[in-house]
Amino acid sequence: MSGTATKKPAAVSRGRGKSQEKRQLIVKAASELFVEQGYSNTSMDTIAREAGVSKQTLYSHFGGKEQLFTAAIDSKCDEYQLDSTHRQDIPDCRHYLEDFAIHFARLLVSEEAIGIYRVCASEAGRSNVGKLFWEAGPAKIRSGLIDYLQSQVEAGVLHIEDTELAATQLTAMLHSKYHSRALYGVDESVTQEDLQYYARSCVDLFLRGYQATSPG
Amino acid sequence: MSGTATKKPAAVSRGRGKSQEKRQLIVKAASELFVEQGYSNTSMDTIAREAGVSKQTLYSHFGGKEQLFTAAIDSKCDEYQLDSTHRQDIPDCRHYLEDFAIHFARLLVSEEAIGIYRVCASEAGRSNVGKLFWEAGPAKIRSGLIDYLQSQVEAGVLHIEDTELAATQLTAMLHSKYHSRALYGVDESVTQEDLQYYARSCVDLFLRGYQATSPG
DNA sequence: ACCATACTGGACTGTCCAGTCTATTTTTAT
DNA sequence: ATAAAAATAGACTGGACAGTCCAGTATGGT
Repeated sequence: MSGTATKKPAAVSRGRGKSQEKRQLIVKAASELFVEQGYSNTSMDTIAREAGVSKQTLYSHFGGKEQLFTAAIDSKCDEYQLDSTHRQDIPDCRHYLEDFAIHFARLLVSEEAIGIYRVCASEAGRSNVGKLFWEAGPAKIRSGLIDYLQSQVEAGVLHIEDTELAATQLTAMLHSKYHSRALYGVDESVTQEDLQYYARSCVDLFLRGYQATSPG
Repeated sequence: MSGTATKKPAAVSRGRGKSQEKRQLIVKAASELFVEQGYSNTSMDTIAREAGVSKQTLYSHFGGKEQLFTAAIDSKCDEYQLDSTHRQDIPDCRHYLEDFAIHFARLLVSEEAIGIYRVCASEAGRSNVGKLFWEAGPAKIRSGLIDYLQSQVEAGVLHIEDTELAATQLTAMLHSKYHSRALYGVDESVTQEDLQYYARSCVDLFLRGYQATSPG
């Protein structure tokens, strides 16, 4: 029942195979703890206890704390991914962008995203998690947006010389104000209405700058 | 010779007064180390050694690690402050904003700012440094910009309903892309030209959205 | 049945570090 | 000068933690 994923019978494979179930328990506990408390403040003992697993198992599955950390962030990035899908079936450009903007902004202010962001920021200087996170999360969303903008340019709806730059501008606007404020611990209360209003304003500014002048 | 600053002869005052010189040495060493290596990775011993001062002196001047940390970030905020001055003598709105944008963007990508940002981000959940930093740095710059925008609205140059929101949009655009990339450790190489080009593009988008339609 | 491997629990090592204690030195008022 | 007060240097304490070791147990392949 439990053994969902299979093992890799590489060479001789005797004895038990490492339990993927345990592995997942570890990664789950680790990612939660790392994201909540940061790298330094999370001990291997705590992770083991929380995962309901012995410490040795941690070291057997992952080499050490750093590798476990990488695996944990990696898994968080996978989750992140799932949320980044947004519909292709909105014909109107403004509506599409507003939908994108609201979802993106909402994602950014979530406790979880802020936690991931924080831990990545604090470790970015000492490991490659920052890059890892960037490429697994923000970069994908960004490139999706670039593709969309490009299609709208070709359809004559938008007039943008540099779609990469434009995508940067839009996503950057959505990052702040909520993101940095939540990051700094200022102004905790962000209502859904605030967020929507701000997101729409950004799309509005964006379109005032980049919408092709209608042939009227 | 050395005793530059004076003491505070509060009540009876005999014996030595606490050396302000030492205090500054400590704060300087501490803030550099904290910003470079983060809170957890910086030990009191290291700070003492780097400051050329005994550990006990640290504890005499500041109560403990947390208080020293607060003082250190505080001092960094003071430095930050100095750079945020920008000229009042630029009459043209576009030029003023471009000047502001370029300086602000340049500040954000500096090693130092990134370091401060990182350490604040990682500690924001556990102390009030985040708020401290926000209020001493970004908030001041932001409110200066709001004032300027307001004055331009009143002069009929700009047409903005919500200047706070507009200020957020502009500063947010300038935050990224370089800021988050540098934060994540991606794309280290940012030339001055890139930066200027991006900053100008943001001002351009901003003005396309908010410049009052010229009465021509 | 047999063996290889995984897991458990806990003890243990070495290191690092925040904070304290103490003996000493420096400063200042008398 | 002299003594009180304050500051200093560095050894010391107690605790936390990454990583290891080990003896015993569980589980799967052959």
